[in-house]
Parts: sequence; structure tokens; C-alpha cells
Amino acid sequence: MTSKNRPLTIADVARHAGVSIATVSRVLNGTTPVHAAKADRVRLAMDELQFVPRHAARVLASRRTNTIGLVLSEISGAFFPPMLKGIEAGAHEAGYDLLIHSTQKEGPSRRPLGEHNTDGLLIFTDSLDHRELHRLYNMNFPMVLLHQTPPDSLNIPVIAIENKDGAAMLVNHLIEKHDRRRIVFLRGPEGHEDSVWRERGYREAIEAHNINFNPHLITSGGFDEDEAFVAIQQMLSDGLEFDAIFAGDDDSAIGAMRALKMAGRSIPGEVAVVGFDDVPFVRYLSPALTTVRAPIEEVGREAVRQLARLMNGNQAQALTLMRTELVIRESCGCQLSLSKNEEFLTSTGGEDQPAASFVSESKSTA
Amino acid sequence: MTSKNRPLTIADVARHAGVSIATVSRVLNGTTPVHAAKADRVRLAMDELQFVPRHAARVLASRRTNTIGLVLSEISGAFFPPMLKGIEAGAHEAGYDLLIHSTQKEGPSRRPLGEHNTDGLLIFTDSLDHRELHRLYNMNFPMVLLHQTPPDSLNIPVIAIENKDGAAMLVNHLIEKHDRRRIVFLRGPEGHEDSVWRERGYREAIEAHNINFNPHLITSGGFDEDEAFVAIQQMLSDGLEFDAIFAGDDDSAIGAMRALKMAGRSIPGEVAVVGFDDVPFVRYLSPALTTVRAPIEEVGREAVRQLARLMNGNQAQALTLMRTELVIRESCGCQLSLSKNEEFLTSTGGEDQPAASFVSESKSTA
DNA sequence: GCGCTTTCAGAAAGCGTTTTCACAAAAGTA
DNA sequence: TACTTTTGTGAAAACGCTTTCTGAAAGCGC
Repeated sequence: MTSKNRPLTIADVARHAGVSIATVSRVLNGTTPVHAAKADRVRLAMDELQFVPRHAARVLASRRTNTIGLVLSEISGAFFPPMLKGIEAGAHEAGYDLLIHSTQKEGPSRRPLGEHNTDGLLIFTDSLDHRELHRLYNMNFPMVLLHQTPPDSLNIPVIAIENKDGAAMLVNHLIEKHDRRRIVFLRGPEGHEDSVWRERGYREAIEAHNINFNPHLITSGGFDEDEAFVAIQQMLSDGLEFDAIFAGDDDSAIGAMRALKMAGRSIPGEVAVVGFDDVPFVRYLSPALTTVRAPIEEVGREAVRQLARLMNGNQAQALTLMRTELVIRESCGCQLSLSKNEEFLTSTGGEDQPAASFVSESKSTA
Repeated sequence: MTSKNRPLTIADVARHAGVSIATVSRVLNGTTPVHAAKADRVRLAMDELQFVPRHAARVLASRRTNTIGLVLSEISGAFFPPMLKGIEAGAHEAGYDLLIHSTQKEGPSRRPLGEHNTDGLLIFTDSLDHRELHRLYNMNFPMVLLHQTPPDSLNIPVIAIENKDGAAMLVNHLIEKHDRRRIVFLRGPEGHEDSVWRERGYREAIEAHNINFNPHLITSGGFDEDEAFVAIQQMLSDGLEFDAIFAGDDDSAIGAMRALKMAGRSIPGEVAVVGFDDVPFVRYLSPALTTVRAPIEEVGREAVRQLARLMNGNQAQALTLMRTELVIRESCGCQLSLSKNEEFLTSTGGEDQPAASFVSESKSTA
């Protein structure tokens, strides 16, 4: 056990290497050229002493935290791990630490993430504090929103997925390949933006095929298995006629399938069912669920990239939409060669533009 | 837009309230009594100025970061979100920020989490750096290990789940309720601690029922669907006789079921299959999977609690094992009343001791 | 060799808090 | 009333870095 009493400072390193503390700082940060020989002495001294600079002191002096904050409301769901993974990887690449802050049940005196402990914020929550958001916005603090357009038409960059395209692909498939024309749509929770865009895709696809939009075919499934179960039971007992269900998300697709099975309707024979998200297990449902997949990990990575641009004083893209791809299985009516449980993937575009992004949806939904 | 040029400091607050900066600091921290009237003036001033103290300065001066670090190797898996959720909640409760650091592919010059930017560390990784661990251990830095016993018999607290008990419950059930006696066990990856304990539970249950342990019935499923699929196919083609499979985890259970189905063996008629973990979707398999569930969120919460004890200078529990519970479904041979997809839950103990923990396994596995 | 620009290095001034120290005022005690 | 404690407060010294500012040494053209 060596003498581990007082923690080391750059002064110790400086003394050990026979230079001034300024020089130590310079080799630490590479801000100003230092004679090679001297620099080596300093590095050697740091190694020998096992010196680690004190983070807080650097932050205080340099006024940069080298940390990005992630504000989120709920840690759950199948999409969460890949997203966090992407964010962590992105932060890693860009050389930032990642501070996580959940706003679920805001405690009494929790100091929020902000300009005092981060250099920029990734915001992924539905219940954001507008006052705080405006404050940060006004001080020009770097922020990027995930899956949500900014309120009050603030000019904050957004990363989201091609919900509308994905939904349209799904509905087009039902209409064109399986000749379904009475397609139910199960909405998500009130105010859920993904849901709004999916519904828009649904309607555009319907209308593009000259099918009359029937408002009775739309109800809420709450992006929730049980709620969707009840909703479909209700529709069935109301005697509503339909030959397909676009369930809004995979969870509600499961609920819908349960209700259909219980009522003795065959899937996809009488009613085709499709979902959205492609959470890992829907391939095991019988019939295996046709759905849409989004590059969630890439969303996280891209969000950090945009944020990094902002933090470096550059402009970021106002809206980045990540491509979604159709995942055809059986619940839509397709027959899969069951030899090896293969999947047919149809993508919006080519595979060669990994982080390609394009603005296609208007930006006002708020 | 108010004058947002120079950021505010406590000096501004002090001036505004007509007190010294020391007094402002005191009402900010509540360290020393301050006259009520004066304190109110200070608080008012802070409100009016919208003052937020600079984190780095406090850290530097107080030598406490108010942050805990989470070191992990892989952000994925069904158990990850609940675990992180528990950790976040625990950190929240204890008033700490949460810094996340993934070690998957260690970049060139990534400064690690340590004493300079956190007050304590939660470590959840299989590839930990022993040198660094020893360094922190020697300087008495607060650390808690998740799902892994410390190397070199260092005295670092561990939070894990009752793997052995859970496995034994499962195997006991297969033997006692379904009269299975030739039970296959699918190991996890080499060196996976959870797997080691589950195997131990398996063996103890076997031996407690006077069944001869047959090493041929044990092979590796890698905690992976495809690997398990291949392993079971191999066993079948080898002509090995068995009437049940304890799959080590749910993923490998899926692979095992696929192999059995492909070979035309009925589940659970000819071969019962059970898993471990109860990831969300195994209830939808047919037959629905019997498995074991662990209170993963509670593991995260408890880990933070133990860490908080350490950070406050108290002693923490060397080993905390969280209870697991049997989740009986159909793949073991039980008949479920299918009316509402109910589950029968059997717990190791009562429900009344939420964070109860007890040391029962010896602590040497390393 | 002589001025000129570069390069490199040290002294010292912050960065914005907490905390020690000292002390005045208020409150007990006799 | 005089004499000790307590309580509340401010001045000023850390905390451990980065970053000017300044000057010495080194390189360059002629």
C-alpha cells in the first residue's frame, strides 16, 4: 500500500517532471506545442504518479463539461436499449460522457440537467418543461429532440423515424397484395406524435387507392395490448365489418390478435393484422407478425452527431427522418417459405446510405 | 430577452440580497443556521435572478460530485431496461446524478469513470479492468458489483439474484409435479456466473431426488437461441434420451423448442421445456414457457442503496441475493385455465420484505 | 552577426463555489 | 451587572485546473 494520503495535482506532476504547471496542462490538453523531450518527461511523470486530473477543476477552469445529458421520461420498451446503445456509442465517438436524467416522477428538489452540468442535451420525453426549454433555447444552449417536434415552433433540431412512410408501406401492402379495403387503424395514446404520423400515412395510402375514409374504422388501441384487445372486442360486438387491422404498434397488434382469436376469426384469412416497431418477439407469434422496423440505434447515434454539431458552433439539420423498412411475415396473408424462418425485407431506399436523412414531412404538428 | 451576458454567480445573489457570499452558500446548502429573514431574502434573490449554482465549482470546492457512475459492457437484452430503471430510480431517491459509461469497444483515449467524476461506481460488466479495480479498491473508493463476484477475493459488495434457488425450484417442479428424471441442462457462455449458479441449482435438485447425475445431459446453449437450437438437434441425432430441458435462459429455451418441434417431439408431452428470466414475450410462445422471474428493477435499486451506504461511510452488505420466483405456464406440462391467460406465481418467500436479502451461497467463484 | 518573427515556457490571474477562521451580537448564567 | 456561552455572519483562503500575459530562447533572412 503506497502513500495514498493527499490526492495528486498537476503541481506534483510539474515538480516531478521539473516543469511548470502550465506546461503540464499543455501536454494534458495539447493546446500549445511543447518541446518533445519535455512533453515526454511530463507524460512519464504522470504515468509514474498514476495521475488523473480532477474533472471538476478542468470544467470550472475551461467552462466545458465534456458531458452530454439525456433527458427521458420512461426507461422501458423494446426500443429503449438500442436507442441508448446508439446514444452511448455516439457520445463515445464524440468523446463525451453521458449523464442520464429521468423525469418520470420528479422528486422534490432534483436539480435538472442544464447548462451547469452538460454541454448539450438530448431530449426524449413527452412531458417537457416548456419554461425550462425556453430558457435554454434563449441562451442558445445546444439541444436535440428525439421523436418529438419542438413546441411553440422553436427551432430545435429533431430526429425521428419515417412513421408516415412506414405506415403507408404497410397499408399499401395490405391493399395491393392482399386486396384488403376495410382496414382498421388503432391509434396510440392521445398526443403521441408517432401515432399521428402513422395515422397520416394510413389515410394517405387509403386515399391513394380511392378507398373512402371511414372514421368508424379508427379507434384507440393506446399502443397497449389490453386496450387494443378491448377495442377490437368492441368493434366485433358492434358488428363492424373489416378485413384488416393496422395496429399502430406491435403491442396493440398482439391485443388485436388475441381478440380476433377469441372471437374465432382466422388470421390472416378473415382479418389480416399488421403492427409497427418490430419488437424482437413478434416473429414468434402465430401467425408471425408483419410489421415495420426502424433503425433505432442509428437514431440515437445520429442524434448525438447533430448535437455535436451544435456544440461545436455549427448548424444542425432541423429535421432528420430515419428510414423505416417493411418486415413481411405471415399475419398480413403472405406465405413464408418456412424452411428457415426467413424474412423478406423491403426498405424505403437502398442500403448504402447509412445515416441518410431527408426532410419530407412538414414540420408543424406541435 | 433580458440581459443574458455573463452568467450569474453567488456574488450577484449576495449583492442582490445584501449579504455575503458565505451566507448565500449557507442557505443554498443548509449547512449552518441563517437568520430566517435573511435566508428568505437570499432565496428571493435567487428566485428573481433565476440563479443556478455552477455544478463544477461546487464539486471542486466540496470535493463531492453528487454523481454515481454506471459501468457496463453491453446495452441490450430484455433485462437491461428494468435494471437501468431501478438504478435511475435509486439514484434519484438518493439525490445522485447518473453517469453512464459503456466499455464495449474501448476507444483510444476514453477517460474512465472513477474518483474524479463520481462518488461511487456501479459495475456491471464481465470484462472489468483488474488493475483499475485494484487501484480504486485500494483507495477505498465506493463500488458495488452487479451480477458478478469480485475477483481476487476483494471485499466488494455484490448484488445478484437467487440463481441457484430459482434453478432448483424449476427442476424440483419438473421432477415432483411432472415426474421427469432425464433433464437436460443448457449452460450459458463460458465463465458466465449466472450460468454456474443455475447449474449448481440443477445439480442439487437432481441429487436431492436421488437421480444420478448424467454429464451427457449437460451441454452448452450459450444463452443463445441458435446455439441452443443446434445443441438440441445434436442431442437428438445422438439418440440421447431425455424427457425435459432446463434451458438456462429463455433465449436458449426458444431455440430448444424450435429444435424439438422440427424433430416432431411434442412439448411438453414428450419433452418439457423450461427457461430462466421470464423475458416479456415467452408467455406468447406455444406452449407458453414456464420459467423463473427475477426482480431486476429491484436489483438496480438495491445496488444504489448499498452504494449509498458505502458513500456515506457505512458498511454495505457483502452479498445481496434477490429472490426469484417460479412462473408456471404450460411448457412444463401444467394445464393453465386459459380463461384469462393467468399465471400462477410461486415465490421463494413472502411478498412483505421488498428488499430482503440474505447470504446463502458461499462467496467464492471468481 | 543583427533585428525580426516564431516557438516554447513560467508566473499569475482567474473559474465559482465551500469552508475555515475570527469575531460581533445575542442569550444565558451567576 | 459582569462574564461566559451560543449563534449568526463576513473576509479570505482553499479547491485544482486553464489560460492569458509576458518574456526568453531559437530560427530566419540578409
